[in-house]
Amino acid sequence: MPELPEVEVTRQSFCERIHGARVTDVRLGKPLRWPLGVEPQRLVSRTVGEVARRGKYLWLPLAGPDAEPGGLLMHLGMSGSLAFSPEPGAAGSHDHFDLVTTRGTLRLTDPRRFGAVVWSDSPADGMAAKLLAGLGLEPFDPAFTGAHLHAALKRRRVAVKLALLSGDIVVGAGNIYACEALFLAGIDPRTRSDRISRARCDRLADAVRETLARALALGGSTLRDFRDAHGMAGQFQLQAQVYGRAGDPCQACGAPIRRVVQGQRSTFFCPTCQRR
DNA sequence: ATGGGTACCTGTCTGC
DNA sequence: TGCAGACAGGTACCCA
Repeated sequence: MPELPEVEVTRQSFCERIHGARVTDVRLGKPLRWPLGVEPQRLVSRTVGEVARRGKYLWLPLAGPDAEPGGLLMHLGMSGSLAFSPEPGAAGSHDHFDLVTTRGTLRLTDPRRFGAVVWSDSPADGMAAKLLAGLGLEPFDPAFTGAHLHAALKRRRVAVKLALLSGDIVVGAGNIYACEALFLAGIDPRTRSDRISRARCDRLADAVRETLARALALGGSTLRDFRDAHGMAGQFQLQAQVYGRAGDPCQACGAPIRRVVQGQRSTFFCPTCQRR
């Protein structure tokens, strides 16, 4: 489900409300992608710090009573969402993690259980470090430029869409936003990454930033069930130009949008507006 | 190192 | 209505 905009919208929707809360209980449901990596009871009495995001991961700092470091690295996988509420009600069959605090309960709901909640002493340690290692630049990092993108794409021979999705060049664009950014840049998603000119990389870097920024401003995309931690749906999907629109006329030129499969995932593009 | 494929798990939708 | 099959917003891991 969630790409960078949805994860960031989620972060913003509960970060301030949970900041400074003290953990009073932890409840686990079915297993997620990895074990929590700590006795749940060891989280009790810890204090929640400022929630941070790296790529599609969230880092929830949990300082011990004597300022012992530590925190939870969370990922929403394909179908996860976080809700923060004073009275969450009984856990349903898809609720797999509750962090109960003095301000309310942070609950992870994840039907497919590709998501994760993992303890580490710091983002630079243990499992968190392993998962965060090798992530590419943040799209809003000033270092993410056309020049950087060009240099990175030159080193690969995969289709440019797969290079964007891989997350080791730039993070945050998943299947929806990779398709949309390539449309905005006018680049055929099947183009070999090492054959894209510097000028087109400039446009693509801009397009990735613009696509993600616009989605963020609209509260993300809600295709079936995405909600932020207040329960609000996103609106970006209403503005998608190509994603999920196979057969529809391109809004720019009228040609039918095509769907192809790359890396076992659907890619949508306009065969006229997007060139190799 | 790179690229390609598989695996994880459940729900929803489509077509017969 | 039932059932099989395709498909879904992600990514770690294995193998060539």
